[in-house]
Amino acid sequence: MESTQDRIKFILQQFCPVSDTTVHLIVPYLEKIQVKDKELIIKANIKCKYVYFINSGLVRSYYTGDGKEHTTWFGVEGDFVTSFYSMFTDQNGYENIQMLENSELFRLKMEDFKKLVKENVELNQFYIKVLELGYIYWEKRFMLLQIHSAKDRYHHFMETNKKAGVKIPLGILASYLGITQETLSRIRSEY
Amino acid sequence: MESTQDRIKFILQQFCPVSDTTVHLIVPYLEKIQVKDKELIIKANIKCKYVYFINSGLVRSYYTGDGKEHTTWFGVEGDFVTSFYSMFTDQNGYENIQMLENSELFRLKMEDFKKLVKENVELNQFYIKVLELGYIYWEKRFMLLQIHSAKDRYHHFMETNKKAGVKIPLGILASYLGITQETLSRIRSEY
DNA sequence: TATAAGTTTTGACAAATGTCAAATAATGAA
DNA sequence: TTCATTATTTGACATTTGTCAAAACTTATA
Repeated sequence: MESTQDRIKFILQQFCPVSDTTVHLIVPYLEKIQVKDKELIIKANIKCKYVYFINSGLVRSYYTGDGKEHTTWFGVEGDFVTSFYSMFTDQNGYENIQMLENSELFRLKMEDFKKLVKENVELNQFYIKVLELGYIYWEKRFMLLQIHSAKDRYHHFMETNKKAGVKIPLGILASYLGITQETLSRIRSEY
Repeated sequence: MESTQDRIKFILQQFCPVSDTTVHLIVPYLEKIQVKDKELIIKANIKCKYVYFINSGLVRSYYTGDGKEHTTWFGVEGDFVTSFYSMFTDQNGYENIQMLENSELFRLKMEDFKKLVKENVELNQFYIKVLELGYIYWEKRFMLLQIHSAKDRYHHFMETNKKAGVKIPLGILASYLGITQETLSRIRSEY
């Protein structure tokens, strides 16, 4: 079983280089938690208190609009998770973050995370990298929705998310792709 | 006529507080340029060499997909402009940035901008703010496209972009909204 | 001003996707 | 295992938006 130290170093390194000094700096602030399938770690309409790193498991982010749930993102091992809008503005967020299976996470108080980002150059770089990747994520996602058909979007998702794709329930995947579950069911049955 | 100093200070302050020291630091790197209606300042498939601040005018960003132009963003006075993907990755960008009227811009070499962001805390904060606003921009834009009809998206745009909205040619606005110009023409004629 | 070039509107029809309702299938708890 | 619950599939039809072609309008310029 790997130490928190090693796991966090591994996770941070996926984003940008970090020294052991920086890892030592952040570790005391981390708390390891287990969360069960279907539970929420972040709820809409409240200020988000933590940022998380996924040690293992699968999560999704979704918001509610016209009575339906719209999935915006899936998180897997190594991903950084929080309500970005709430983090940026210190106001209530609009997304819920829910486990799609039993998962293990590291969490870190939002205020501590912000303090560390201000004080430590490498964590500042980490934060910038998270923002840059997030920017690209949404820009790509927008372009896919704008110019590709439902069928293309489905196949593109399954191509680029081979592992997670098969574990995600149809209704949730449909809401991620921006289509109804009936349409997704029909797309799947065409093959 | 205001000095470059004053204008840049005003523009930067729209994002976050900056001291005169920081303004003095950045000004020597800036070059003021005039660009004519329809000209491109950033072209797809090459590395983007500059970042820009719009002093006056109106610009759009677009990319080409399935033979059509897809407008992604409109920039007005005070906006920060560049090819974000190219800036993040140092690779070729995919967007073109074009004047929609004669405009005056400040430009700054990409390498100088990156150096300043590394060296100066306030400009680091400025860069983070640009990224945070960009993230929110795309997330919102995605959500609008995912859950609202063409008509709703049009009205929402005209509401939130009163000044720019009326200056934008129908075909370009349609491509921003993700619909054909025929559909936008019909939406407009309904009132 | 006349002409050409570009932009917007209109019409007829096609394609993609949504809606609602019901039938089936899968899953989990007693 | 069995029942209840939840998830998925299927069918019939409605709605939204796209496509293609032509007409009308606007703008710039020779």
